[in-house]
Amino acid sequence: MGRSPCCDKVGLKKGPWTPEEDQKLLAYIEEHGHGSWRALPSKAGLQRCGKSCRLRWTNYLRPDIKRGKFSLQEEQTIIQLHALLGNRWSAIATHLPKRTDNEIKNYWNTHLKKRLTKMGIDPVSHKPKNDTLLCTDGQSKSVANLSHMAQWESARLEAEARLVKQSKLRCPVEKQVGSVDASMASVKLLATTAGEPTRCLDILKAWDRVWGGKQNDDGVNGIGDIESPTSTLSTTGVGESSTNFFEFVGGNSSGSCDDGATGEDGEEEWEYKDENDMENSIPLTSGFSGVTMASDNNNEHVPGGNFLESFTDLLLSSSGGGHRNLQSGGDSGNDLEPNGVNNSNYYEDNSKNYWNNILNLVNSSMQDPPLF
DNA sequence: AATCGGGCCAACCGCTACCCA
DNA sequence: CTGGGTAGCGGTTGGCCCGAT
Repeated sequence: MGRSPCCDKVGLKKGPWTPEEDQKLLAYIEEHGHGSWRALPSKAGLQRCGKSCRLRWTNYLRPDIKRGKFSLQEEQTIIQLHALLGNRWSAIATHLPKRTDNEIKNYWNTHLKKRLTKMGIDPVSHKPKNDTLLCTDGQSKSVANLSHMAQWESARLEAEARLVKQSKLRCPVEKQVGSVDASMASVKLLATTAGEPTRCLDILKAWDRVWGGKQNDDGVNGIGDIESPTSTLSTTGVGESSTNFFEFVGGNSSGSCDDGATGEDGEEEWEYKDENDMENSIPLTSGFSGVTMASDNNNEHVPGGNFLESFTDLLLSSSGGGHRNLQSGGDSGNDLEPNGVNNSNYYEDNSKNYWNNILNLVNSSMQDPPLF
């Protein structure tokens, strides 16, 4: 675990890179690849440490970098992934292939964090700052479940990011221009070798089902505390008589979710079950795209495309002059949103939609790894 | 025109995970 | 198994830019 000696050596240049240095580095890497960063500077005739060269390459000179303003979609992606992954910028960057972790980090710190704060959302927890609005019995439980599941999905995304990195390492520099292949490869790798391919994704789908189903139960949370997928996936209702759980019911002979990973029409192996209503087990299909899966659900909860719009509106309205003060109820002090929706419902819906959209994002990223 | 202050971003620093002998 | 070397990550900083005064 020794510390890297790095840039303290005398004679090594620090600070901004000159065009000449860029040219040298670029030319060298184009011809030889970077190989060992430590050895690179001397070979390339640069008075820099390897670390500095690597940074300059990965953050600036790499040919597959998209520069300039972030699109709204990219912003949403960052926010959503940050909600799942936290400050794991490199993991987030793997889902925005043409953006660097440094760029994303900077953009988050200078723009998005402030914007969320303005909106009354805690940029760390991604919850409304006035959390009490959400903490009405079943709600708080559901939020806890949400967080728990988010942790699982977070772990999965991290693993995926790691695989992307590994597959990138195996590719020569000139073949990295589109990290699409790498992402695809990683997903398949994940599906075929990890042994626990897309279960978390399924859990998220089920999660959506839970959110949707919950509303049909007179405010009673439709699910108890959800255990992690590997902890037998059973859930024990807290203070409730019913027990709902996810069950791995098998399917593909390989046991892997190859198709699930790519979002094709393969059959998933997970079912959402209600112990008290075993006949109404709900198969979790992979074709989820914002459509509720529950048979007894009257489709009033339809995340997906709708949310993109509402979320976008929210972002735009908060970043622009027409920003509403969500926390205090706005300039009029009125608890009602313009459309007459009660603020607590407003928060609830937004919170649900917020997380549902993360679900959709993850889902779509599995179907179409390259977002941009 | 000069000064000030805030925003932004490239680059650095320090830590840690990983690899390999 | 251990320890040294390296790459990569996330946090932080320094300096440039630009708008306000």
